[in-house]
Amino acid sequence: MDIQLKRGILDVCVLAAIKKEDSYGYKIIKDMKPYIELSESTLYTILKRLEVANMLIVRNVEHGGRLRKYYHITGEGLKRIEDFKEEWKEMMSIYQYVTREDDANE
Amino acid sequence: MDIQLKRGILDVCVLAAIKKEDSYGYKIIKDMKPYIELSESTLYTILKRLEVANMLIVRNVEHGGRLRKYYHITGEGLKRIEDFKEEWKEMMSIYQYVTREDDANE
DNA sequence: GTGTAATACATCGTAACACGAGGTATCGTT
DNA sequence: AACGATACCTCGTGTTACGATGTATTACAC
Repeated sequence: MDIQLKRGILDVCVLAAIKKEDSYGYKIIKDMKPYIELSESTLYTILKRLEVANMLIVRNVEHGGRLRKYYHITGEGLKRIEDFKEEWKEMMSIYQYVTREDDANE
Repeated sequence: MDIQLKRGILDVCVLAAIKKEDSYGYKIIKDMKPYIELSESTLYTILKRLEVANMLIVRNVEHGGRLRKYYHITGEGLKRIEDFKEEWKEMMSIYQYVTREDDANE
């Protein structure tokens, strides 16, 4: 899938992945894989970005000797998803423009 | 509208704008305006990119003392639009993932 | 006749961002 | 002991949208 097309949706995707219940990096990638693939470097960049934007908060958890950082969505994060739904309506109208057929005979 | 979200669709939008009939820069911006806004610098960058990718060809036309560059879509350009439709299906499934409600009571 | 807006093109620098390459460390299985 | 899976992170690079800026002509108002 085209990288550019993914750009606008990746952030929201990650938020959606932690919406139901808190999750951590490695698991987020696995959960999202059937829908959209992203590399670890990309994910951690996004998580950092979302944290700075107060859309999620981080909690460190010791798990089997390894560190796990659990991410929890905030109200702003939930709002971001809602805003995205509105933006998507615009995207749909643009899609209509792109795929419109000007004449009946086509 | 979020810049990132526009990224994947701008190229295809420009192709769609010249699909029906050849057009030139200034007119493309005006035609697209109701659907999606983009600056001149962005458009000319995109047109150059699409030309290099053989998705359109350019024709210089003298018009009222001013130069006009008419852009004509190629077979590859049309194919790009068709490919986009397929990519859009993927985008729709991602959208479903983002907006899914996990429980009935919400 | 002089300013101003519209038309029409173009370039340059910047900031955002996705990703590959690479790094560190632990645990379980072979 | 070796290796894959788990789990985190950083750095450099290429793509890209945009604002700022520049050039030049036409048309119209004052």
